[in-house]
Amino acid sequence: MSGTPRRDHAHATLKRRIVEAAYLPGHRLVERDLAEELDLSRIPLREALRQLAAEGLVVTVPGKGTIVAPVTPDDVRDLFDVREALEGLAARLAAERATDEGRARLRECVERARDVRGAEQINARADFHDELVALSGNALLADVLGGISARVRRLFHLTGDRDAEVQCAEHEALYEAIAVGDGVRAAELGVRHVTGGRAETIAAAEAWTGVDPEEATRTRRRRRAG
Amino acid sequence: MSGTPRRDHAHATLKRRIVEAAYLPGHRLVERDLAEELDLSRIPLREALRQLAAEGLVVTVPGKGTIVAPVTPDDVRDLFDVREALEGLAARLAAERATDEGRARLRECVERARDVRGAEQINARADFHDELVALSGNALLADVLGGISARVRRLFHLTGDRDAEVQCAEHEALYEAIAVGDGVRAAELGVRHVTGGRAETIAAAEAWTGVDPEEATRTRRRRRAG
DNA sequence: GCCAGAATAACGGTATACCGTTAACTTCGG
DNA sequence: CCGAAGTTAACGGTATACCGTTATTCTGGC
Repeated sequence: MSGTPRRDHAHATLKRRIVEAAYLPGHRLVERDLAEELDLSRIPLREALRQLAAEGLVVTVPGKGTIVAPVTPDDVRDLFDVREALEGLAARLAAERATDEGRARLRECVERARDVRGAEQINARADFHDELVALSGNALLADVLGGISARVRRLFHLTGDRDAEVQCAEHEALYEAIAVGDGVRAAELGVRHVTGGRAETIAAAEAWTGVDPEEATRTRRRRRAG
Repeated sequence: MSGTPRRDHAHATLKRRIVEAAYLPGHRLVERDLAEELDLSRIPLREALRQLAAEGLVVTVPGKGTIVAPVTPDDVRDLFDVREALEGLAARLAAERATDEGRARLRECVERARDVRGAEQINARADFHDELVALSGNALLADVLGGISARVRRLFHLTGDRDAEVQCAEHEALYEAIAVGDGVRAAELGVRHVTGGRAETIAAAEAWTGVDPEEATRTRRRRRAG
């Protein structure tokens, strides 16, 4: 055993490709092809696919196959509804339970995001969210929001992100509310921070053509060489 | 292929056993033993375990093994925090989006729960929640709450359920708020309905001895016959 | 040229078998 | 009798191989 199971490597690799939109919604995932490319057998690959399916990043039609999960405007609306509720909860709990060290770490995230640009800032902002959820001290919430944030990051890769300046300002306000322990205000700001990206992301989703999983997983024969 | 994959059967069977507390927290799940008992190979069984792990019902230590997920008092607190947020959201959305047929189905659930007793009532009450979430029209919410409600049902099997009369009354009030489309009140009642069971369930969880997954997945040798 | 039926490729589902690691049991020297 | 080294059972990780279903392509008759 080389430390981490090959299954975890496959899972991480495919997840990255899906989140970063290298694989678009509806993209067919053929087990034998992927196994060959990732240089492993189908067994660990299939286990990775099961995990991705549980995270909602792929859809498996029993006996047919697996595709990258399609995204409809309704899916996006649903995602924002749930995010609002959970980010609000996370912000409130963080305000109520944050320790001094936690507050310091969160402040660092705010400042780092302000100082950098581009992809680095996207990561810094993601760190802020991770830190905030960690501060909430709720492992289940961290888990659920982690899965959801993967979907959100995918959306942003598919549609483009919101104005960075605005988001940084919102993070700063959120930090302030948490720092002074104002749970109600933190929750409100957390909800609004989510709501901000809502309309434009749903609108962007209108453009995507729907994918029928049944149809997308049809057996297709490769064109013959000679 | 006999219609549904054997993996799904294994997943459903194990899930039932865990939720109904036939397998207690910390119970070791040995792949070869389960595969033999369920009369399938380890391949579909392992895939079922991956799904259960993603649902948080089992914990897998890489290279060591899998146990039924332990439950700490903090886990229970976390669960109720998240449930409050999501049941509140579900109730609000249901009130805002419910159709006449949906309202009718929900009312049926309320009445059926009032008319039956015992295990049948527990099922009827679960149906009410399922129907309510369905009414919310949010597939992601239904998915997340579905996973969470499995954990909650497990807790109730481990600790015992709350007073049935009270819960039916709360369901009825919730139904009324949804029927008249009062989202704010529905959300409030939904949250309170969750909060009701909170303290006593957390208290009950204090009794459970913690399980260290690392330690619980140690390779053990079976006692020899002769 | 067109359609029915046969041949076959594609691909998911699953059994079998082997490997490596870990820990329990055994054995042997002191 | 005890502790160290050797032996083997237990068990998760994974490769290989086969099966069955589905759909494409081929083929012969009209």
